Amino acid sequence: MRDTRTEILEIGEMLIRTKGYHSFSYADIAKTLSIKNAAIHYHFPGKSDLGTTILQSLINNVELLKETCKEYSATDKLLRFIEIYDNSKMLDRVCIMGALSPCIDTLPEQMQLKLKEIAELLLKWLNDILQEGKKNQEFHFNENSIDKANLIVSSLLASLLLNKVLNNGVFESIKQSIFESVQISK
Amino acid sequence: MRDTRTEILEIGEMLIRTKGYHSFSYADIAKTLSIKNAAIHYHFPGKSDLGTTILQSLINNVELLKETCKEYSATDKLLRFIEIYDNSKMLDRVCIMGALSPCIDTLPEQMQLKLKEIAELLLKWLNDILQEGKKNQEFHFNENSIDKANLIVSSLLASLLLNKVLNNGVFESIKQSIFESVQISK
DNA sequence: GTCTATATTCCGATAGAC
DNA sequence: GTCTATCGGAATATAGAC
Repeated sequence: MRDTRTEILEIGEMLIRTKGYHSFSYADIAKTLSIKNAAIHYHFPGKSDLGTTILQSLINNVELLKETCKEYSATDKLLRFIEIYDNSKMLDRVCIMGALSPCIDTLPEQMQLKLKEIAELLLKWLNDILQEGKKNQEFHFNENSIDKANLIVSSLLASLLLNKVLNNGVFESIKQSIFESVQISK
Repeated sequence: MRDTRTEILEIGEMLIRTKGYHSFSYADIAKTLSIKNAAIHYHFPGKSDLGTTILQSLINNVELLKETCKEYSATDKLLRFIEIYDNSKMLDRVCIMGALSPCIDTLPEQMQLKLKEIAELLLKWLNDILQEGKKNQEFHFNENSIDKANLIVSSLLASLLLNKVLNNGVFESIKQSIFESVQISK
């Protein structure tokens, strides 16, 4: 049997990214794990503790991925970056920014701060990737890299949302646009 | 004094687009209007009736705007299209797609359908604008217009979300990218 | 059309036994 | 670490008076 605390975190993350923070309850998690409501409160006294821990674990994942990619080419780094959203789509989830940004004002303060941290972390990492790729001629584009990073993150984020609503090929279409916009062939 | 029903609709829309559908209650609206909870139930028996009516009114607004722009150049149509998001940003709101897409599975069925309708309406209109502009040489781009419409809607939508989280200049940056990507100078 | 009053359900949370 | 039991609060909603 797996560690209950870890399972709670994973189910909580799934619920946030499929239903949203305010649309899931401890009861949802309890039912899935066939335990009682109160057992979850033992691991995470308040819902905001659970939410904050989930966000921190997502931050850790990105930091880890960054570390893993350290020696990759800029192109491969970009591919791994986009994979974050690929994986979301496969699991039929939106990314954490897409899930929580719209209602950030309604979140516990700790969660608001962690969400900002994630946004900054992703944008900064992507900006670094773009600058590296431009410098060593892997990528070719004229805009400044911050604007480009904004555009790429925005379009990836929103394509998961649109895909959820329309179930059309928007995510694949966006991915293709991104590759073309930095002029790598795939 | 203004029509109560209309005021409820406007406040409801504001609340959905600043807090999200599940984070506002009839009590919020009642407080703002200094009336009682039950008075709102008179106008909209259920929250889903209110939500559905709000979405329908947004559809009507877009149809109306489309009609208004009928004789405009493609460039001016595009500017008016982007103004939808400009206005959202000024009011510190996200667009309705940004607000509701992440939790579409948790919405009443009627609202889910209306949200899909809005997404299709906006994408189709923008696609028409892009095709017209390309045909008469106002715009210059190589991608197919559907992919481009997807990219533009996605990036506008998400830039409002990112802007809310980071309060950086991402929305203006995205707008500039859009103009450049169809090669009009402003 | 708006009010008071109330019913119901659900959610987050805690106390205390095992 | 999980359970039962229970509380307080909030949200959706309805009945009936004015």
